[in-house]
Amino acid sequence: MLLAKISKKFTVTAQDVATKAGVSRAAVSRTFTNNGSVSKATREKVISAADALGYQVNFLAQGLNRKRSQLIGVVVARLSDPFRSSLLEGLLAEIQRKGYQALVTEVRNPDELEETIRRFTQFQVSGVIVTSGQPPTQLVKDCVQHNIPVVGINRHMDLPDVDFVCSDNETGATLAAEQLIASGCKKFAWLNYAGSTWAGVKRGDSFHRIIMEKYAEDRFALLQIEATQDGYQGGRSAAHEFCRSGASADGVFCANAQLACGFLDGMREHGFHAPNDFHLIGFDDTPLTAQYSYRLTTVSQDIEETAVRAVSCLESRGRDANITQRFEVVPVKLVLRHTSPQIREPR
Amino acid sequence: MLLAKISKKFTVTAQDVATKAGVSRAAVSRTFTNNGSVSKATREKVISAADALGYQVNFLAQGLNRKRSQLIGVVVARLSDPFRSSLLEGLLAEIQRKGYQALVTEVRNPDELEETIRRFTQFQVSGVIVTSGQPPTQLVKDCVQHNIPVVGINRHMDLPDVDFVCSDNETGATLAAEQLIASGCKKFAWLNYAGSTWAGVKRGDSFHRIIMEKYAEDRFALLQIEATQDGYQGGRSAAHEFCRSGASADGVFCANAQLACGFLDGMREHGFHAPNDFHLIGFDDTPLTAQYSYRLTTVSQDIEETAVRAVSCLESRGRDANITQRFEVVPVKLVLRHTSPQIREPR
DNA sequence: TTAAAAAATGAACACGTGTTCACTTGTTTG
DNA sequence: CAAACAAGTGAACACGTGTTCATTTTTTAA
Repeated sequence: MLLAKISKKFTVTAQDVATKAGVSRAAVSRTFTNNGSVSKATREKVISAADALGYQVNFLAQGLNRKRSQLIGVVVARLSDPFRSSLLEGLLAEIQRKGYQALVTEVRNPDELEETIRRFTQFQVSGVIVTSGQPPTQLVKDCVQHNIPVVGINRHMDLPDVDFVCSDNETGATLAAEQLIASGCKKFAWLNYAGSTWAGVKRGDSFHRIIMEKYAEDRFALLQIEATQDGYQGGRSAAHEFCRSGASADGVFCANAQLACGFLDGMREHGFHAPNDFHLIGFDDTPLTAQYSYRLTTVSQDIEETAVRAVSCLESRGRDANITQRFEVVPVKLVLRHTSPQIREPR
Repeated sequence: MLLAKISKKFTVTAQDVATKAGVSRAAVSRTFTNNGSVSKATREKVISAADALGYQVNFLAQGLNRKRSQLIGVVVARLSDPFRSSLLEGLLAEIQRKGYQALVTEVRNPDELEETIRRFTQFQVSGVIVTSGQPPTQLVKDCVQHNIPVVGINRHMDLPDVDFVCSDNETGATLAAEQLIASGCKKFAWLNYAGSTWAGVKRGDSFHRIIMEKYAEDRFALLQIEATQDGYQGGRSAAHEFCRSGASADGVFCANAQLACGFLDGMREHGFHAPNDFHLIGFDDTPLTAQYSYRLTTVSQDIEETAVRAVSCLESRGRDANITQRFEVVPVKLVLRHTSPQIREPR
């Protein structure tokens, strides 16, 4: 009878630990949250009792009480894009390192995002990281109202109280432009997906500005190529279209690495190779870009640093919801590879 | 004063809805869980009141009460590998489709896995999906003891009560072998990472068996190449080593797509190209393999089906923990591309 | 040694939900 | 029409934790 009762108990609760240690349940709670004050003696009794019983605190109950779980909601999209998955990898690492757990949701079309964030609030998450999707203004407002910090990555959302971390698109584009100019390119092209992200547009604007500063006299120095689709296939089709149109360029800058690799392959199909026939620079330093078949010169984003700052934003706003909006710009660097190689010393 | 009290309430609870609708709180609970019996009239009153107040159930409280949250823990590793991230993408889609939420953890070294699964149990997850990492026997036992279903993907764990979903490695390897044989290859090679996964070993064994059945007389028909590292770079280095050794092969099968792409590039660096100089088949149909620079013939795993079955395993075992162990084998198919093209009609 | 201050402790409440168990109301059957 | 029955309802308990608030014990100061 007694045995049955014991074996029926799956979960060992704080009360069990308290009874075994001969103290009150409050003492157990205090020991593990190191919040209140506990004498060294009782702390040790509690810990050894907890070890013996294999006690582990119930996060659901804890979250219910604190009105805040140690979950962080992460919104991602299109994980098949290597940069996205690398970013997620970095975020996961940082989230775990800080003792949180990641609640990951992939959102395919924007209207799913509403439901998604709603579910995040239902789990009382400590924060939300949005890496994609159009800013769902109303829902983000809900989060703010619920005191749930929100941070956007590589994506500006025009809301106060929402922090924002992005790579230094301006400098990245500038580095690319200067590299192409210094390599002796004369006719430039900017390739982007028509329905591009905010970050992509920023990169294009900066590239445009730099080129125009140097080549103000030549109205045809810069060509805009619009891909009808994002990703590798979008870049490849754009190259086909480009060749078919009879246009030419010797210095090409792409909004992201997938587009760039696709463009490179598309040009190859027409017999044009980098760096002999043109120079090419991408954005996002994914594993793919380093592979022998591409060896793409590219602007490298510092994913690790981005993740660190994003989580840091959530934490600081979690402590004080009224701090001023943060706008973090993460440095980038240019990685020189085969498609736009190191410039030789002037003779 | 009253105003202050109202604005202080962030969360709207079931009690608020009940008061507004003029019913008891139990009625509210019953309406949303459609568990007990509620009259049509009160149900409507409750729903309209809930809508007006913007009520949403607190998952933490719900989980605490039910002793089970609608979370599913997912263990992943090395998301930078395109196949891994594609798999995660598929899992996320299915998990969300079924109304769960994914608690994702990336584990880098095996001993982290213990801590990870412990945290899963602390969140009272409805199930755990393990896509990587060595089987943490003790912890999985803990899950079983806590009535938490566990399923492994492409990874056998030698435990009763743990279900298991994997692609049909045998058929995949057979298809590859038959394709190479039918293409007229005579000297075969099998490339795998030395510390390969269980699935990789299975593929190699089957490939070996098929080749040996056909070429029993020739002891040198099959060559084993061991990569000292997994992934693209592993494959590339293996190709360099292979060329340097002076060995030769005209039909190569690789344990995964990353190895295959690396091997392909490595061979290119030495002037050998597929399909002219040798035929090459990989495993895992990642986006990368379809790209123009590789166009790799490969055994394609059905990620969607894998995800569906994995979640299905969790659900059925969640209903009845004592069902017999499931061992699901998901069909694969051979996708013919450039590195081992379609065989021409015999003349 | 005594008074005052500090630290430790346990009882009790709160968090928001699901569900049992009596109880009331409405419906069918003999 | 009465009796048997089904369906709907609300009070109360349980889930496992954090934290306040008196109360007791220990330490420090005089």
